[in-house]
This record gives sequence, C-alpha cells and structure tokens, in this order.
Amino acid sequence: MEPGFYDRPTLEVAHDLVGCTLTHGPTAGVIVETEAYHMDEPACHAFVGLTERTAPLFGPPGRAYVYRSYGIHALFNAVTEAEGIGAAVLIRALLPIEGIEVMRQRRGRERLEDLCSGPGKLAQALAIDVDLTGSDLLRGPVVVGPRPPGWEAPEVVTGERIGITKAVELPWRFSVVGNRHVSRPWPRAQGR
DNA sequence: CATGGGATTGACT
DNA sequence: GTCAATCCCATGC
Repeated sequence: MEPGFYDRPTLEVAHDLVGCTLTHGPTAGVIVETEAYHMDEPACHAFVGLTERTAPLFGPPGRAYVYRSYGIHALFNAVTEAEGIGAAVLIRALLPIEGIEVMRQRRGRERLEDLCSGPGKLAQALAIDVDLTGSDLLRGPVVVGPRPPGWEAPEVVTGERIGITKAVELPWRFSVVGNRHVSRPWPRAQGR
C-alpha cells in the first residue's frame, strides 16, 4: 500500500482493507472481514492507555500488532492513525489465494472455508505469530498489498463487532457482501 | 503477589 | 446450543 494509507481514520482504513491482500511467505489471501478498534472506546486494548502491551498500538501507523488471545491464538492487526493515537484494524478473515496446501498442513483442515475464516485461523494458516508485532507492513515479512489485478472493488457491509463485551453497539465490523469465508455469518445484511 | 477475564476455536450434547 | 483449553496482563489487595 502507499505510505499514508494507515495514517487515516481507523474506520476508513478498516473499510478500505476489505479486498486487499495479506501475504506472509508462500501464503496469501484476500481480506474479506475486518474490525476497527480505537483508544476512545473500551473494547480496544489501547483504552487502558500506554502500557508495554499496548505500545505498538500507539506507535507509527502501518505496523503489525499481534497479540495472543485466550493463551492460544495469535490475532493480527494493522496499526492505524498518527503516532500517539492507539488504534488498529483487526483482520478477521481471508479468502485463501496462495499457498493453500501449506495452509492445509498448518491448519490440519482440508476445506477452503476452514483455513482462514477467523482471526485465529488466518494467523495460524499464514504462520503469523506474536513475534511479528511491530513489523512494518510495507516492507514485510508480513505485507498488506492492494487488490489483486482483475478483482473489482467489493461491496462492503457494516455491522456490530464480534466476541466483545464492551461497546458492542458500534457498527465497526466490515466485510464483503455474501462472502462465505467470513468468521461468522451476518444476522442480516445492513447498510453500507 | 493473586486473581480473573478475554478482539477464539474445536469438540461435544 | 455448551464448554474447556491456556496464558498474558491489567487490576486490586
């Protein structure tokens, strides 16, 4: 992506990341689901302020923030907004496009829809772990790139975020309309 | 220093 | 639908 892509309001970045690619080594996928998180809102880790854990969120935009969830899974975020503002976009699901056999081995699953249809799943499929936190998403090793050639801009729906207990009402989840690779189905389609 | 709660997943009833 | 796994870290005593 161009420098400056992430130095924008997090909701815009979360919307625009849908349809982009996420690549790590031989594996890659098209982002089909994202969620926005911002320090002003209590579901965001940065809500507690600057700590050792949340420091990457407050760092420069365009870096990775990868943390461990439930002691088991790694969850991948792209840090957004200017340095000093704690915000990021959680990548929740991908459509696998490269390295699918590698993903199958790493995941221990065969079906395409079981490889990257959730934030913990895609991190495992792409071998993204917490040691990659702070890495540069323009230089790699984890790279976010533009839409693949020939792919049209997807129609994006918004709705409430998943799996949180605070600020549940904010419609900060974004995904491709009618895509079966999303982490969980949509109750009903909502506005754009 | 002890505690409890997760931005989840997979197995099971 | 329910539930356990598993560990980091923010919080409170």
